[in-house]
Amino acid sequence: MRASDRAYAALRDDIIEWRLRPGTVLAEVEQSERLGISRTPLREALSRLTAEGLTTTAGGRGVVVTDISLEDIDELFELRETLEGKAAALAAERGDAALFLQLQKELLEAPDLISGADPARHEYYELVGRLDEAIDAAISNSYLAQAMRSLRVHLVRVRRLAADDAARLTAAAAEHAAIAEAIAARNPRLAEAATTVHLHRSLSHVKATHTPH
Amino acid sequence: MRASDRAYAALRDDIIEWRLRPGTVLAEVEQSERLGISRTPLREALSRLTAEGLTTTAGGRGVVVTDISLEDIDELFELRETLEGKAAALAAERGDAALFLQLQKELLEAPDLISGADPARHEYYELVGRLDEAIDAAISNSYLAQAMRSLRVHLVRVRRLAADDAARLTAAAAEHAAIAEAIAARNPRLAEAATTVHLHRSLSHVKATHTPH
DNA sequence: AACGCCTTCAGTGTATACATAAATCCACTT
DNA sequence: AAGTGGATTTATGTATACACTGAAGGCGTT
Repeated sequence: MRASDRAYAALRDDIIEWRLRPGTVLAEVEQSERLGISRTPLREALSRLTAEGLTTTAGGRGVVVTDISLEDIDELFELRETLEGKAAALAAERGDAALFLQLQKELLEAPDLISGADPARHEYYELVGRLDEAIDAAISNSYLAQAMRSLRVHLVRVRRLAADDAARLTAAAAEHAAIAEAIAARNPRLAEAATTVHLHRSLSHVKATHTPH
Repeated sequence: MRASDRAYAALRDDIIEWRLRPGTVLAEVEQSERLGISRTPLREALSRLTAEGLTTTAGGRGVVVTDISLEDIDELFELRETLEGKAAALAAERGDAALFLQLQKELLEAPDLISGADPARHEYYELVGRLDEAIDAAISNSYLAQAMRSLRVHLVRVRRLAADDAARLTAAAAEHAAIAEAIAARNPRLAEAATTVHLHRSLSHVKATHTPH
């Protein structure tokens, strides 16, 4: 793997997991020494992070980790509702019904995963990720898929702000199942509505349990 | 200005204006010599272009200019309808009515600009650009604005495929005026509908006058 | 004592030299 | 004659040296 890829992945993880807090200045020499690479691949990594919006160039004085405020979360979910609502509707029109029926079935059994032994709920998040991927594939629109992918980076960062307790995850699983069911039923408007409901519940939960860092 | 910025702007223009055709391989040494800079800033420019989707890295054999097919245009307008429809609705909710009323007035007089002396219709495109900027500012959602900005790069590229004759531009100006009017009237659903109508007409025009390069 | 200018330093911006990997072409073998 | 393997060449990937800009601190002057 290329050094710039490793640097990008490492910095991206550090930012998403809040190990690098907003406002932190990422000096080139400092970070390149920390990651054990030279400045050239590090600069490429920083470029990619800045293009994604995780960092911003502070006018010739290095790049700083972007802040995420409560207003940002509102804006983020406003765009998310637009994109994912449309995506769910398109998936209902174009998707493979059998696949989403299977996903619905698994999501209805998700409470078993949530109450299971794994505290990180790895299997649960993997299942939700499979639903996202299935929708991405079903819409067959690379531009829309790309826009959603770039959004998800910021969303993971926000999710780390909220406490994902078992009760919320169980409810979320049911909401995801409803989305999958609507897509499998080839009902675009229902799929969009189910997505809207899910996102509003998610946003309410994030804002309710938001813990300032 | 930084050398990497100049290289980025030059390459971006070359791609958008179809001077660099899809499939063209942008070798680092070749392009850096052509632009009179070294490979380092050129690489940064290529990174940014690739992040925007104007180029793709061809696995160890340089980056190539991305192709735009007819299906891409459909996908592009599908996303555009989603984003700009939402943006128009939000602008109707949050925008400054007086500003959009003024823009509507100017747009209704746009036929004068189109039939004017300037064959490039510089004043007309500047006016449409002001409408875009006004909507961007009104929505007060940086993530949505960012998504639309990255989309517009590809749209300019598509526009160069179509013949923007006076008749179409006159009709487009009227459609833009209708959008501005709906926003000024603080009617979100009407603003979204007017945007949908305008985009469908634009798409039809592009596909009708599309000239394969 | 406060304000302004100059010097110094730190850090990014750029160029170039070197390493590495992949693709192509030629030769050899089957 | 065709396919495969290796060598060469060409391109990207990385490191480092140098240049330039911007800032901060100290010293001098008012």
